[in-house]
Amino acid sequence: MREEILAYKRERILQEAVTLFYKRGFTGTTLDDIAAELGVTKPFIYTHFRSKVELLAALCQPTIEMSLDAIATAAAGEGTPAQRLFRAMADFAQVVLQRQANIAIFFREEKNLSDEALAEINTLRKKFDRLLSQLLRDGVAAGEFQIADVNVAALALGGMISWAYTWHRPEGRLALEDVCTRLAELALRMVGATPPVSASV
Amino acid sequence: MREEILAYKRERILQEAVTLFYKRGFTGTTLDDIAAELGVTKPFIYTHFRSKVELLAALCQPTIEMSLDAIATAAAGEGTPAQRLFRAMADFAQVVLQRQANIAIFFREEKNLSDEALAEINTLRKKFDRLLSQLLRDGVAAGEFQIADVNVAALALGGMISWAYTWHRPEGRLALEDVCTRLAELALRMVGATPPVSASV
DNA sequence: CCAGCCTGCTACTTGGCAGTAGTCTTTCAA
DNA sequence: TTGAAAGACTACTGCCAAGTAGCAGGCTGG
Repeated sequence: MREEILAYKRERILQEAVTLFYKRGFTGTTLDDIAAELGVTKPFIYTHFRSKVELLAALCQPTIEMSLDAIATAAAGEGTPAQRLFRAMADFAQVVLQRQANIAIFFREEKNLSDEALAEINTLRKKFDRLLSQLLRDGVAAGEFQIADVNVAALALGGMISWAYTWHRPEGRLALEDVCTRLAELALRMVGATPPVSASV
Repeated sequence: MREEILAYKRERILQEAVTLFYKRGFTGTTLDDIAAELGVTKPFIYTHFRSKVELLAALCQPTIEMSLDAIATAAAGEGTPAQRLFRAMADFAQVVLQRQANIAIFFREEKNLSDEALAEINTLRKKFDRLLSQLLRDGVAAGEFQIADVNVAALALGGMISWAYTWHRPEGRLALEDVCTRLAELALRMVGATPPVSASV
């Protein structure tokens, strides 16, 4: 119970930090700003995070982990390579859009992370690329995909989805799920497969 | 001649600023750092740029203009929509990779730009999206492209190419031109057109 | 050879913000 | 009811970097 309250406070700090870092940037936001928004003072934050930089890492890392999980789960799942790629892209897109602010902050503020935190995250990103490339190779081997250069294709796919953090508006024309589906369809087309008409959700 | 020297000095400052902002980030770089690298002192920079923020804008804006030009020229050029799209994507990719550091700095440090500079750049970006969407619509009208949602497709294409600034290594496996060609091929596939086998350079 | 201007430098000021030392208050247990 | 401990606040420190005022030295035109 005590633990839970501690975790809750931590979570609230992170929420507010995400909002402000997203809106004004990491260096454009002071810890006093975050504290004020929460109705507390700066030392309060320091009882939960060692430094501003640690706060940054704490709001990037889990989101990158979620991205990796999305790809890993889909890649290891059921179905043909095309079905698995569709699932992987749609689920990854969902993480990107649901954690839009966290993703944006990570890509913008990478240079402000500590070397250790960045190294850990980069390990995750390498795994992400390897999994995606492998999935593409599986599809090529199965005769489902036509790809000139698997590595470039993996980077292009990853980029196409990641980029959505820059343009998606939650209150916009398309619902989040529709955007994910559309992007996954485009992804399949890119690798020379026809999108499954009635696949997944 | 006096003008030319002034322009040259300005250019050198920009070069060094790009290098350092790219490596250490905007706030992680001091004007003293840039001056030191050039073998001059901080007031020297202030005779050529009003402020650090103006320096940032001066190194972002022209690059965004080049991106827009690449798309605009290709879109208005000769050939079928598929040929023009191929050209547009390849040329845009070339700008992204040749000005990799400038592009990276712009996307990372957007929040540090002045409101005016950002507004100007955003106007350019809107034009970019409109041109690309229009080109896609032309292709659909001509029966060359199959696209479920033109706007999402335009954003996906733009993102796939833009993203290359995050992963391209000039000294890597593929030459810059090859990367551009590969990406343009993937782009055409994404919109349901077959890449021209022997198109452009 | 000299006057004055242009260019860049030395040597500041200033403000802002991360991080901290030490106090006060509130809560809970005995 | 009291004592102790946890948790949060007030009120700092110290540093760092943007931006500036005013000087010096060399080039140019007379």
